[in-house]
Amino acid sequence: MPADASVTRAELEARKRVEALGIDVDAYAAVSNIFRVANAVRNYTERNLLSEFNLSFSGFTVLWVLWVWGPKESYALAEESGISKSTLTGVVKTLERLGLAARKPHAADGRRVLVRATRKGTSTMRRIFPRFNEVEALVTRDLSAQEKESLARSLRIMLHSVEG
Amino acid sequence: MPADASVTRAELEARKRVEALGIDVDAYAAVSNIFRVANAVRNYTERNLLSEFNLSFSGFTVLWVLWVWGPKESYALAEESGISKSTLTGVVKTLERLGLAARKPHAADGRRVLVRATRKGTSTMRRIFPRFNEVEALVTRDLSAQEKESLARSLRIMLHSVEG
DNA sequence: TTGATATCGTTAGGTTCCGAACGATAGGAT
DNA sequence: ATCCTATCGTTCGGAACCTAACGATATCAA
Repeated sequence: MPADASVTRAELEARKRVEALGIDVDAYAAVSNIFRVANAVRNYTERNLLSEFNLSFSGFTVLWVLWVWGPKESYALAEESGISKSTLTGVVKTLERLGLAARKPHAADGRRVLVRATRKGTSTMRRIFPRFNEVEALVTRDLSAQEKESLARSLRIMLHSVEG
Repeated sequence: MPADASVTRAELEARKRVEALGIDVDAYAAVSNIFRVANAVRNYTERNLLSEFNLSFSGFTVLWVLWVWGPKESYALAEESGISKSTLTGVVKTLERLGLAARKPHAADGRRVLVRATRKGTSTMRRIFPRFNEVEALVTRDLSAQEKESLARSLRIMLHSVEG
């Protein structure tokens, strides 16, 4: 029995509404479903996993970046985490309060700040990430390996189009 | 010349970090790229289109839902827009201030409230949506029709898995 | 050395966002 | 008629989020 991939009622309503406007329906379907899935997975993860660690999705993302890349300057950390540098200031404050990250001044440049994950931050990520990946596996469980790869490939192409 | 779909350096770093943890790399790649694209498109749209109308992405989404579905009760409107009902209260207040939406009490149930798009809200959506769709077309310009359909199909399957 | 310009992170101000708690209303049960 | 319980939308407190402006530091020219 194939997995249910039927077009939702919301999508059908939307198509009726815009079909006379010369709309690129394929583009609409692709993009709107990206937002739907991102929203759903984000909310699911915050409620069922991250709340246990008092982490927001952004806090998790920032800590993840630090874990993967090691200490990073604020601007680059914000960029990689997909938030503004002013938002990063607040998120890092929260991570510091939780004892998961720390700031240290740049050796040669008084303007810059290096942010790093603490030992507690690192050990926390080691605990969280496998469970986060379980969620990723859960939400993609009805896709074949080939479908997952194709999906990731299409998304990388889109990323290139929107960021380039 | 094919579009650039190479795995980003960030992805490679991440894989190195987690490869010894028994991680489902395909699931990780698919999900993480969904977040990346959603974030990028959201930011791009807010800066280059919605700011012109003093609309946040959520404000746009709520107005879009009202345009597509017609008047809706708060709870259903929040659900369909992917935000909590307390957030919806604030967003609808903003839309009311902009003259784009209006509240009216439910005829038979004193607890409920119906939210509807005003004439100005409707005409605003007719102006915004084609331009929003241009962005959707832009970010998917390097995908074939078949790839767009396949992408949307995979995302619908994921939605079914996470929401079901 | 001084001054102009650029680039850091933070702060200020305001909106969005959530969960939890709250008042108000509804819809039974007894 | 009066509880009890469920279900609305709103409010509350705090975090996240943005842009713009700001102070501090760096860089380079004159």
